Amino acid sequence: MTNASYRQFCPVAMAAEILCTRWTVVLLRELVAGSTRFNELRRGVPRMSPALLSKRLRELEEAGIVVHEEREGGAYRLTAAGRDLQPVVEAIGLWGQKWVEADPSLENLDPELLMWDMRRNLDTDPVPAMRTVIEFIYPELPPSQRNWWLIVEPDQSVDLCHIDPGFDVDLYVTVDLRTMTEIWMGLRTVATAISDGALCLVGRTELANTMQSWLGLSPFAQQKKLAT
Amino acid sequence: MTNASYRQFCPVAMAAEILCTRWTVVLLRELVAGSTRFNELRRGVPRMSPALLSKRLRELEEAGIVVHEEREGGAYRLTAAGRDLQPVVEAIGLWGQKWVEADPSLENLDPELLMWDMRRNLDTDPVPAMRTVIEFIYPELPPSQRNWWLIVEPDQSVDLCHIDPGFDVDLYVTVDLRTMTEIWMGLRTVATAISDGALCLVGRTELANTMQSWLGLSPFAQQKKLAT
DNA sequence: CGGGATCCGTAAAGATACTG
DNA sequence: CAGTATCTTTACGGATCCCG
Repeated sequence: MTNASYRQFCPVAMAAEILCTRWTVVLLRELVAGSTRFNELRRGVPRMSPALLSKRLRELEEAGIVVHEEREGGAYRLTAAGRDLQPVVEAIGLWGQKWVEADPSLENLDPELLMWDMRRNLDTDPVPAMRTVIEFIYPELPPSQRNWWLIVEPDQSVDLCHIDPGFDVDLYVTVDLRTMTEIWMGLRTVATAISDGALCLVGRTELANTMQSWLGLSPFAQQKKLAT
Repeated sequence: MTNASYRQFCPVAMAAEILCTRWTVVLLRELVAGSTRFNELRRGVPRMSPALLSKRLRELEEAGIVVHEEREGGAYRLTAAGRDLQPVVEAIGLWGQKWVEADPSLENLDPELLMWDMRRNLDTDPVPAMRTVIEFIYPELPPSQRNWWLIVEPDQSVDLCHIDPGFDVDLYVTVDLRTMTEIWMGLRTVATAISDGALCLVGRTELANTMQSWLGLSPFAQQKKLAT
């Protein structure tokens, strides 16, 4: 953004100068969702160049939105002002879910981004209190992106692997990436995908039957699409 | 912004692609506030080039946020999707009021922008039901920007002139532009500005005494500043 | 592997001027 | 009033490389 800025005293313009530069809001979504490390943030915005990510983080620090800790491996943490951006990110996401046509963006699928988001939002409450392994298989993808394992540990922490961790698998989920993304976004349900033959579950019955509940959806999945 | 876009299926990214390009949110503030004509919008974003304004309006039309009416002199009107951006603009403005340091932006004052906003938000309820003329005088400004008249008509409509309309003046407000802008933004009150000697009211007593109430402030003036 | 910096070609924005 | 046209400046994207 030009440093010359909007030169307006209105609070909307003052905030937009900081927030409405390229990639900034998407980056803030990652920070609000809890990512703190440089490479963790990179996973959330894989198409952003590291140079620009570094620059944006410095700008956010200068604006008082994040602090870059010297210790602890250089984590980027939101300040109070940064945490207070959650309603802004939510309002933007809610509007997007409501009004932006999904089809074009569903041509930009990314299994890593999707699995990462699923890992982050997975609800461990309906999952048994023992190690539970769920393997996702996207048959149409190249081998390097085809298989993903979500592992719920007894302590309720969730891990994501894309190489076989070697554990017994409790549930196999075979699905195409677009269908799984649509379910994640709330545009489709597990049940309808199964009855359409787009999703196939093999493994422990109680896990399969409760998938819609433990599968944490996008934070915006509740909002119905209104765009024509 | 680049047509290549963020390439993410997340609603935040989908919305940010449309909303978070340079000037777009500031322009949306004007549209949400009710401006519809090209040159009316220009007054609200005076530092935006007409070429870019035209381009952004086309983009907003393509995104389904405004419609450009062929009749009625080419007004730009918000669609349902556009009106639904009000919470987004409000969230951004609220955050800006709360967390962005005001001082730097108070070096970019603009009397026309301020008077235009005051005209738009003036509360006619406390004003007598007869034509009322209030003259603002900014002594430090060059003659072409020094004098402004707000005229409340008996039908409660409000006009703004910057050439003398010739009516009798009911209240003279002599003030420096920074003080008046601070009052408008809620950073100061009429009473404290008067006692500081920064604001001088001459004219009908009841109008002077009720200035804080009929002077519609910025929609964000209620929110206290928290930035350190 | 985390955390960047550098260089260069392209794409967007700013500043003016001008027109139907 | 409602925009275009043109030229210059700035920002961004992508690749590569560096360092602890």
